Amino acid sequence: MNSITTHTTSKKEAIIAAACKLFKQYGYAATSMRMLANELGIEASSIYSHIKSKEEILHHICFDMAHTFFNNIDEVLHTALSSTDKLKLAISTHINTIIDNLDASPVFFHDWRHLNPTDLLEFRALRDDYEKIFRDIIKDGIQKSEFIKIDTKFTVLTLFSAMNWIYEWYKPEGKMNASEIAEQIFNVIYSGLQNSELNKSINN
Amino acid sequence: MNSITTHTTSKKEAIIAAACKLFKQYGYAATSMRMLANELGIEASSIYSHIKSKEEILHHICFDMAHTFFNNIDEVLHTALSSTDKLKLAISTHINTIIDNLDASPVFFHDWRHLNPTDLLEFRALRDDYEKIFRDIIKDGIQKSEFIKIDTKFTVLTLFSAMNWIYEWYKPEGKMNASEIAEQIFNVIYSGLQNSELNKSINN
DNA sequence: AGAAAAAAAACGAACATTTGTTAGGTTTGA
DNA sequence: TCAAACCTAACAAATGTTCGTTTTTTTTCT
Repeated sequence: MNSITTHTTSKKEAIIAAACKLFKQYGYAATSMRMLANELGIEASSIYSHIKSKEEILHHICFDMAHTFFNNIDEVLHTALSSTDKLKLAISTHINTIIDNLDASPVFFHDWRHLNPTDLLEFRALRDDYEKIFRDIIKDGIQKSEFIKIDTKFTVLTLFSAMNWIYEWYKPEGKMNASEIAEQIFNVIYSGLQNSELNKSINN
Repeated sequence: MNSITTHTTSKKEAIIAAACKLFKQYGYAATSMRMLANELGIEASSIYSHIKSKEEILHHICFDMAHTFFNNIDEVLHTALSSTDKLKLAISTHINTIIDNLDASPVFFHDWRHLNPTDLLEFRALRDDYEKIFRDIIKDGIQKSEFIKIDTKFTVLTLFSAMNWIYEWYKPEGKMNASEIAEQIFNVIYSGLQNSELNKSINN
């Protein structure tokens, strides 16, 4: 055997990790079981000693990632912070989750489409629940007058767009780390580009 | 013949339009030529009377869309507006381009990955050039003190994330139209969520 | 106008590959 | 010695595409 893998990670986990990497690169549909086998240094049929089907791999990646998101955000909810700080923390938590799972994230954000109809329904429901957490934080903030009265749903959509695109360009060796990105995104969403000083002097 | 199509649209255009619709739904890799043929009410082999290969279709969609983006943004550049207004106009133009091409957009934003290496290089270069237009608008705005001194590259990335995600949730029959979305996105990017009045009284 | 000729579009059948997956046998490691 | 892991071989179906033919449409000629 040519195993360099530690024995703490099972072969099944290794398969899923390799699948993440390939799905990220080529997409679920364009990744064949033989490509995956090649990545693992085994034959395609050998994969089936560990998993039931190609779709099971996709299922694992999508739902494991979903649960990771929920587990991580859960800690944020049980804190007694202002809405502003809670939003700030939620953003940084979400971004950390993405960056800690850079290979799984693209699959989670795109390839979930290829889940079977039943799983797809469940997956969508989870996503909605998760987004609701952010909507509620913002709603609270509006109620407490920490935030202006904006369209909550739209704002969350925009926030998620900004956050969920990170995996597309983030490079661990780049100049920004996770918390810097979180801070910047929070600033854009919270303060915007506007130079208030200038506008004050113009408007008054 | 069962043609209801007007004679202003060629069959090739009809093929590309149908392909957009399917690529949007299933992705490029998971859409077969037979599915496409079925959508058009012809046989798979008949498609090849009009196009050379499956990839030619993808090429068309991606590059036509790219040129549409450039053509539309070009008008914005030749205006004498403040950076703020120019950014506002650029955002609304970009969003209009997406919404006017709701089927092609998802392909443009995702399936370009499946272009051949040469086309891929060209496509990436076009994207960079286009993003540079937005970076320059923001750079100008910073220089003119209309905007605060933020990381230009990062801000444009965030702006594009927000704009380019629209096709995912936008429904023509929904309550927001293109210009309302543009206005909202501009507001988030420009002003943020912050309730300045409240913060002023707190901070002072 | 209407027949004949040319061109374009669509067809059915087939192709070589590739797909996900199974069956059954062999190797490996505890 | 037993079970897990891997192998080779094969499968049925699906893939993009080509071929030669037929049908349909357009153009040309009388």
